[in-house]
Amino acid sequence: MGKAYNIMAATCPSRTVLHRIGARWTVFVVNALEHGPMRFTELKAHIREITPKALTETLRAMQADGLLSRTDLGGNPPHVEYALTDLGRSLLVPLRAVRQWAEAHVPDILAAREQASAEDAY
Amino acid sequence: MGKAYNIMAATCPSRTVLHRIGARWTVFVVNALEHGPMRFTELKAHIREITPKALTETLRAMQADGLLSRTDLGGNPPHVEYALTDLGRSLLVPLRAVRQWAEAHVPDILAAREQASAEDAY
DNA sequence: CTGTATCCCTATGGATACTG
DNA sequence: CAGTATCCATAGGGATACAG
Repeated sequence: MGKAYNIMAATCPSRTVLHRIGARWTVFVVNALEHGPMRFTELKAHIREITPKALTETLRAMQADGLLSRTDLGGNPPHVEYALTDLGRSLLVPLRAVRQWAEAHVPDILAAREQASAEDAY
Repeated sequence: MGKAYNIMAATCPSRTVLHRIGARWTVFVVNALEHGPMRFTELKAHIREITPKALTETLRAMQADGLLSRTDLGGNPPHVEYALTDLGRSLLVPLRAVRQWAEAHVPDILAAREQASAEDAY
């Protein structure tokens, strides 16, 4: 028995999974929920610059993929909590690494970009 | 001295880095180059379903970010090789983990999606 | 072989306002 | 508080054909 799924196969469903992981805001939501559940407004404040529309769409998609749970605690005003499922927490491991890589290598990337645009000038 | 860069800060340049990492085809190119340099056509064959246009744009962007090198070996027909730089190889670590997560959890995600769409039916 | 050049299209996301 | 509802703009990417 070899590998069941392979990213490099054109029609492999792992591609749709990868596409969801790579979606603009998924990595933000996953990292934001690292330390426990959050409410809609908390997430919005934590992930700055995200619009309610984008946040809603990201949350719905992640919920459909079983990455997070939505708990409506009722009351008025409403109280809804979002939390990572076990599956979502397992995704936290690689995505935290991605986040850390991005934060760690900002200077390298910026330097490379600057040099690339400088070379364009000639 | 605290963390220099933080994904969650609205204007942090790490966001542009993350955006590049999350770009549609970056993860494919990085993983494809894991075991050494490849030529344009090799990459295109390896990453199935990618158009030459998308591949070119991805390669140029990664090159500008210092993630890969492009070596023109001349000749006719032309011979160009793409390889990960040291920086690109460091990105390989987290992105290989992402790839493996995606391939490993296809059944979980597909099951969750099926259940979600089944619930919608009511 | 290694790309460019077009054309087109739709999905993503921003801005804004509003509702239960 | 937790979203919906619109409208809109743009960039990314697909299809196809062609060039050095």
